[in-house]
Amino acid sequence: MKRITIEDVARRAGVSKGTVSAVINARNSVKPETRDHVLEVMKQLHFRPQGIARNLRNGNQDKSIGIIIKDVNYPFYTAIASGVRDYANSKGYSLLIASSENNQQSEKRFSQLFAAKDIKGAIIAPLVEGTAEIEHLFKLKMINYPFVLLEDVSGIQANVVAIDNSQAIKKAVKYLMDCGHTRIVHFAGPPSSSHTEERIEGFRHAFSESTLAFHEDMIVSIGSRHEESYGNTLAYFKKKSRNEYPTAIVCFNDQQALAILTALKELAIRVPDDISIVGNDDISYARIYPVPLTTIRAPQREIGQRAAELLIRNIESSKLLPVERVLLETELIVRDSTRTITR
Amino acid sequence: MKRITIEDVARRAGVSKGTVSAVINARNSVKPETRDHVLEVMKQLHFRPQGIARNLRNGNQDKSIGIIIKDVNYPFYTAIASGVRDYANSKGYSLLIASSENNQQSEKRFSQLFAAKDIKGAIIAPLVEGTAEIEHLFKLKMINYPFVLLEDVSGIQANVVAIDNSQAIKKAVKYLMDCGHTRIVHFAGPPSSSHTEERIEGFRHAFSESTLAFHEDMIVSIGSRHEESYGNTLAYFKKKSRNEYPTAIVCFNDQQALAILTALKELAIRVPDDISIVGNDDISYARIYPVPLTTIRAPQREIGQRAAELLIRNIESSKLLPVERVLLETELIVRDSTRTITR
DNA sequence: AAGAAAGATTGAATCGGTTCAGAAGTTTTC
DNA sequence: GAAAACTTCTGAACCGATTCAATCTTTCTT
Repeated sequence: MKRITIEDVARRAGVSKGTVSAVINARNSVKPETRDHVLEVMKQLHFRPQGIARNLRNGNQDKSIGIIIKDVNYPFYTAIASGVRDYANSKGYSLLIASSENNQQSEKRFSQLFAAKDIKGAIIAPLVEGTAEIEHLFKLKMINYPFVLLEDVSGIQANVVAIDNSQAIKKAVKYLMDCGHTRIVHFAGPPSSSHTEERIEGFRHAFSESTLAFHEDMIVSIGSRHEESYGNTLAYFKKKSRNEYPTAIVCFNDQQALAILTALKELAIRVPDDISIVGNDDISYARIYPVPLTTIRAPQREIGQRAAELLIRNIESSKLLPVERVLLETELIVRDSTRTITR
Repeated sequence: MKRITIEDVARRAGVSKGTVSAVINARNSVKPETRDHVLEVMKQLHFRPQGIARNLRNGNQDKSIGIIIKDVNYPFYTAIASGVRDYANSKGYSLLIASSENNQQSEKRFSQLFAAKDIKGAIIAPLVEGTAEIEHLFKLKMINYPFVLLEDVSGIQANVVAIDNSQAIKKAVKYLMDCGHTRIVHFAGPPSSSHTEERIEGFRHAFSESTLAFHEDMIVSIGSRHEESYGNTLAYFKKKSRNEYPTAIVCFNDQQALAILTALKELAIRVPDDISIVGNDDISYARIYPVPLTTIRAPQREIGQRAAELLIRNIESSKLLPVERVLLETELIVRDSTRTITR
């Protein structure tokens, strides 16, 4: 089935392409009767102008940028997107959001789609193995709009705006140690995320800077999707007797923390009385969790704003700017899910 | 500053456009030395291929649809978007998300942007006054890709997938009446939303179908943005003496319900002991609200899926399909924020 | 060393619109 | 009633890539 073009309309209406174009663009240099006739023919033919052709001729005026996040349903990412949006809007850019849903195929598809649509630049929360892919895309297949990464992926030479994950976890662990906890455990995230690595790293570091000893079994991989984390938490505690329980858990993120909270409730383990919980991210709902969550706040809107600022600076610069890497500070937010231990 | 084209590269590298194109597309019909040289020149010139031109020539292969939601940070909309995404993916379409942030300008900009990018179709949660605008855009300015609306806007002749808002509120009110409540109030949403109208309508209807009398002051307009609803709730109760308090509030949506819950806590009004609260939407966090929320569930993912299904059916049909209007059923979810009244 | 085969490059046509100088037709002016 | 001034329309050129038949080079055969 062939596409109906402006030419088909022109032929059928007995006018020139130019006239049809004038009708489409509502130029008033067209006699009303002619216009109505052309409009009529367009309707008959189900004509639909192809924006891309118009855009090519007009030099692709519209200023738009894209963001690829990992999950539209996780407020952490939507908050970042809001930050991006605010800054982008103030500079006259429109933001298109794509969600990779933690799927590398999608990530790749979207970065190509952005190129096909001639987006001016993109902000990407990369999946870890995806990075090599992305670099590959950008290097070889010439999908080379400016971009900013939201994770500090090792090895890639690119603009990055992120938080210092290692520091964040350290803050959590240090705080718990200050509260007198000694049996601290880290419930780690999905192995596919670079965040997971960095956070484990930070956990280790916190111990090496303290007098407490680190053991491998303090790292428990339970994922971050609700069902998965919930199930793994249940399993973890069912394998242990009560006196083997840790007194504190440092979570991968707040989403995971909620699943843990739910599982603990089911197991009749009280928070913070029996176990203290520290989250990560401080999503907007963390404050209303069944137990309001002590967590490490990542400045989500600011991340978005800074990333947008950096991206747009790169887009609008005539020369190639040197790569930048900005790490934002996190902040410990103490709520009700942690308590001090008195010996 | 002129855009660098394939021609500039060709000239500078002393080859033809065809060769440069071959290099870009990594066709192996190019001698390695030539390729390296061209690549080098491209780097020097900061050449970046224009996807739009390529796309025009290739007949815009990529299948993508868009969705315009009102707020990326409200889980109700992201859940719908997920539903759309799932269905779209299963049919090979990519989903681009845009957030109008309740701003009509944005809504308009995005619908035009989608046209410029030659998106195949769109799903739109329209702002009420925006509807006339949208219709205008689609009728006159020829931005006429197929689209599906997520609200049943009166007057517009378009595909709609939505819930029956009036029914939903009726369910809430009936339930409260069955629980023995007589002093029921509706905290209405922002006047700019058609949802607001329909919900007020449903509230009225529920009374006219009962033995209880309706009074205008049972409708209290407090908005849905957190700060606004919170403040208005505080103000509402401060104006009243305790014996004038309603015994139940039907909320505009769950976001608003959370603000109300927060305000009531501040006022030391207990839920559900002093006042019962019924939300609307059943966003995923409603179950973990400080008081787990009794609410009317809108089948969010299903809304998304059905909308996507309808949209894609329209996109892929060769003839113009008749307009469809599907209203999905809601469901009362009873949790802890409501109680029965014993006289 | 000539002819054939394989490899590399060219360039005109193409995608579907927009633009604008100028042609054709119509109305106003004096 | 001829010139001037409008009003409508036309159609060739253009936007920036891709494609592919035709041509030019190089390598291989015998």
